[in-house]
Amino acid sequence: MIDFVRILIEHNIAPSIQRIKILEYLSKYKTHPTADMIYRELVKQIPTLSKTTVYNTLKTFTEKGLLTALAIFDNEIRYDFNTDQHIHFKCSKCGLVFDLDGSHDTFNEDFIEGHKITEYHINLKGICKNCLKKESK
Amino acid sequence: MIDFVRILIEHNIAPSIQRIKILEYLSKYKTHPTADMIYRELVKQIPTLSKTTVYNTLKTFTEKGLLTALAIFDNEIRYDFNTDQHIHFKCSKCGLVFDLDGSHDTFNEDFIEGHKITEYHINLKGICKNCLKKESK
DNA sequence: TCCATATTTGTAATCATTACAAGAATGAAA
DNA sequence: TTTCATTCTTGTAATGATTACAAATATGGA
Repeated sequence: MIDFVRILIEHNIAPSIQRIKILEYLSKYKTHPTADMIYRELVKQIPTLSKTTVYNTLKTFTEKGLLTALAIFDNEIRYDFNTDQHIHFKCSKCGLVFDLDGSHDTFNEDFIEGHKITEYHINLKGICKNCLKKESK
Repeated sequence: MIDFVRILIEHNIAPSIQRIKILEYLSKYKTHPTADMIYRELVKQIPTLSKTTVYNTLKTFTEKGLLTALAIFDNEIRYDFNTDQHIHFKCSKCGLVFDLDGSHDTFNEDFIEGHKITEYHINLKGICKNCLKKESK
């Protein structure tokens, strides 16, 4: 049982039911959800939940380093609970985002060509295993 | 002098003034512009230009493989005239997108973990050379 | 020239996100 | 415990990018 309250406090975020539930959702379902996906799920548990709260919370979490905002494709922001560096793959058929293994030491540099690097993302696009299987039938 | 008409025809796209100008703009100013940036520039030359035309054209170009749509950050789509593989770096201060050298052979595979890969993007974020210089003053 | 087709245009709709202000909850001080 | 300031949450309205759609225009071939 993960202590979400503790995690919030350690990141200087005051715990609230909304924040705890959003954090719980993100750590449980690593589907790189959008704000809207999170809202649609959690409003079932918290009927008074506002979409603005979801957006505010995700912004706060990201600022405090609890989440990373991914800009993958298709003009939508998805959120990832911070863990190890990994690669994201989005299927252009079903829209699911997969994590792929693989470190990318190549870009483990603080400065490249004089620019200071704070984040690096590797995003692949293609057709996922499952959709390929369906196609071949 | 690049023959834009020829490029369009080779990609099965019927040439029109709008399409030629948009292609010319993209090949000339490699600033990874958004649709809106392209519109604001070209409407000076083609006063009747519609923003919808810009969107339609960019979509057509992308479908025909003439452009790549980049999903970098901040929920905006930017377009890149297809050239060699390169890395994109976006400055979080000034918002400019820079191309960085560097090939990434690691991901030159057609399949990874069973998924078919069609595109791969490496996006870095940070503070650019110029903004660093301004800060230190 | 005429016609079918493709392209462009402008407006309205959509979707994600943000701004804002009011209401509710919280926690510390008296 | 009450009070008060502060922080969170909520709902509505605004914004900004993009898309849908239908009418107007341009194009190339018969």
